[in-house]
Amino acid sequence: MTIGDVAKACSLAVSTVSNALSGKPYVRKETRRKVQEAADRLSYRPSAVAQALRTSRSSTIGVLVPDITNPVFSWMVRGIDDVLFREGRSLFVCSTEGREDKQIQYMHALIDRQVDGLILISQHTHGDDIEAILDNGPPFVLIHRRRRGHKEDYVGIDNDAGMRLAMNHLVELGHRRIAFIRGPTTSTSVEERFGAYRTVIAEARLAAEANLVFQGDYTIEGGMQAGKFLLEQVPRPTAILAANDFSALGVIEAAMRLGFRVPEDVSVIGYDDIFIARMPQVQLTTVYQPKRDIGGAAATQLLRRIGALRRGRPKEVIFPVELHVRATTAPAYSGSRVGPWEQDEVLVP
Amino acid sequence: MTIGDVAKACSLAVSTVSNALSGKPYVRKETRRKVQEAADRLSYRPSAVAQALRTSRSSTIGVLVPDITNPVFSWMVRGIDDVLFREGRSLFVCSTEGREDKQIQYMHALIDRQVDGLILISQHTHGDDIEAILDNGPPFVLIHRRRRGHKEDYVGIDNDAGMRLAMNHLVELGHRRIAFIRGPTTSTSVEERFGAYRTVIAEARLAAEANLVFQGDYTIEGGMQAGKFLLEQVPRPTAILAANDFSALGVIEAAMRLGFRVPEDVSVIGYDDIFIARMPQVQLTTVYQPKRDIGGAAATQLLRRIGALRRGRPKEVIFPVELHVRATTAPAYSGSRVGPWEQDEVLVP
DNA sequence: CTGTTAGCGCTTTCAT
DNA sequence: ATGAAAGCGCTAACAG
Repeated sequence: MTIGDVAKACSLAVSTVSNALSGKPYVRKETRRKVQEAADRLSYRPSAVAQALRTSRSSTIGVLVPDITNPVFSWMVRGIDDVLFREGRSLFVCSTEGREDKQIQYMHALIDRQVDGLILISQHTHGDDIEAILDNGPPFVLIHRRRRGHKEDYVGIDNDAGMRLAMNHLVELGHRRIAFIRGPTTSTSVEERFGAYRTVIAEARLAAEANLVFQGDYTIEGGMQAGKFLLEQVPRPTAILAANDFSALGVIEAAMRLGFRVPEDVSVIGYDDIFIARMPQVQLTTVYQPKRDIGGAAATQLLRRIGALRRGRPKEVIFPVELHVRATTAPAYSGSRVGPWEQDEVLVP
Repeated sequence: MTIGDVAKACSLAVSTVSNALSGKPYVRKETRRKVQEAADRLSYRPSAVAQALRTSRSSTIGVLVPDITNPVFSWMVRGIDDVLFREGRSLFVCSTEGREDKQIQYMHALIDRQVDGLILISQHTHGDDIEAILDNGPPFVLIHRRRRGHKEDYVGIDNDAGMRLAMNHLVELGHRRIAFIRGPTTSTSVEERFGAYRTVIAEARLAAEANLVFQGDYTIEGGMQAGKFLLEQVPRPTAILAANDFSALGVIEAAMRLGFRVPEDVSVIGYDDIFIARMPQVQLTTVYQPKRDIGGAAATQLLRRIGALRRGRPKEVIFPVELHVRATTAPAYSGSRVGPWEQDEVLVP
């Protein structure tokens, strides 16, 4: 079924059929009807591949995520899909596992397929290969990881405020030895969060020791290792702040295995507020970020960039965060408080 | 950067460049080297779109999932990606939310883009539109939902055995009033699970009442509604079996809100064994299925189908299941047993 | 072994 | 308002 078949079926030129189908204004009403009818009857569908070759636009978007099985990212993808589906666009979703080689290979594959744009969620933004691709490829929007020294479209959250909220909460509960589990790589987001941690440590004159910082990998398993390491320190931290919820969940698991109670023996705070955090059995105190909205905002901005303002000035969207206080934080050495879970106590900056 | 530029750069015909780059055996070694060198220097990459138009193969695969934020499906996608990435193929992942219209729209979009094959995870397989697409489209592999009356490539699990394992476990614990939360639509998997439930009910002469079956939608929220409904029945079921883990998690949340203890007041069993189920705070007894392997098997079979044996006879892969007994099941009216979580007790058929 | 040529299915001038 | 023709970038006959 090609456009030629339709043309034949209604004895018109292919160009006329093309014009009719793509809604050109100067096609006679009667002709358009005839074409439409024939196309429907033959259940003709234009080849998106041929269209892409001809127009060098594919109505396709590429999305790179570090790990599709992590709810943070799958909810962002959902937000992207929300807005792109309405526009009749399709998504290539690629899970890079944080590996730079895989990211590069996928970026090439996507661009070879003429994607109209790219959304990079927490991906590598530096290195010759990646920068070359970015600079010569289609429009893109970055989520949660900027490229240093570049002003480009970016969607993220107020990492600093989120960390301060979390830290202040702990300080108010009397914690002085607060450990931190950072992310796996040096990225702008990780730096912002880590920076805020250190700032508050300094400001509030809290314990500042190298052994109070551990590098995780954003997985539950990594969080367990981190938790084991941190909880075996002497003296032991009374609170552990994790750079994401998976790490925090791992810490809690490690704590339980080691016989510590959360929050009586150690307070734990996560970051992201994935749905697991609000389960009644879990009730993880964590910093909330609007994952679905973040995805939606990135998609909207990308659409804008693909369309009219290809060369507008870059736009940064920074979403505010909230601290959702649940049941994994309590006064230092309290042995008491268990938070309510009927309703979160929400702290905003 | 087109193949023409490369040809010019090394004063050869485009066809020779094409042959050299695609590894045709009859290209002179020296020529191949020269071409390769020029291509590298110009950092030439062939247009996948042009290749697809010409060869009508795109080295892309379309994957349809009901909900990308559900770990069951994202882990299957991961398994698919494991095997497809190695082959240099890209994945279109589409989240259909169980909506038939969205599924149809995505299937069309995918086929318009010349995907070489489709993997349908728990998708609609009936209805004129969908059957027409299936019958005229590219090769496909079905996961967890067959098309009735057709022998086609299928990857699934032994639903019947899983349900029997779960039911027998409950019967052995002395439960006689066992409720069931079924899936949202009538699909072969749902029917298999529901069928096994009813069979055991009959075989063991357990309570068989319409109000002991509730239709969920595979979400936590749906599970909560189901749990609320079921736990308000008089007499109350002593155990609730859910068709998936999300539903079971919702039941537990509902139970807690209503003041029931799990498993003392009511036992709960899930299905899938998502990673949440094994968290120490959750310890959900559930039927395990190898999600990643299932995805991998589907991808492997699709590759086979795309390659040599386009017309081989259909292959069905049925993975065995295991019951992972954790802490949400206990003897009826026991008020006692709390399962161990250091090590699952694994029951196999 | 290398080059010439004919499309793949579509859109887009440019004539008519 | 419609049609003829060129060409997007590539591969596969086929000729040499």
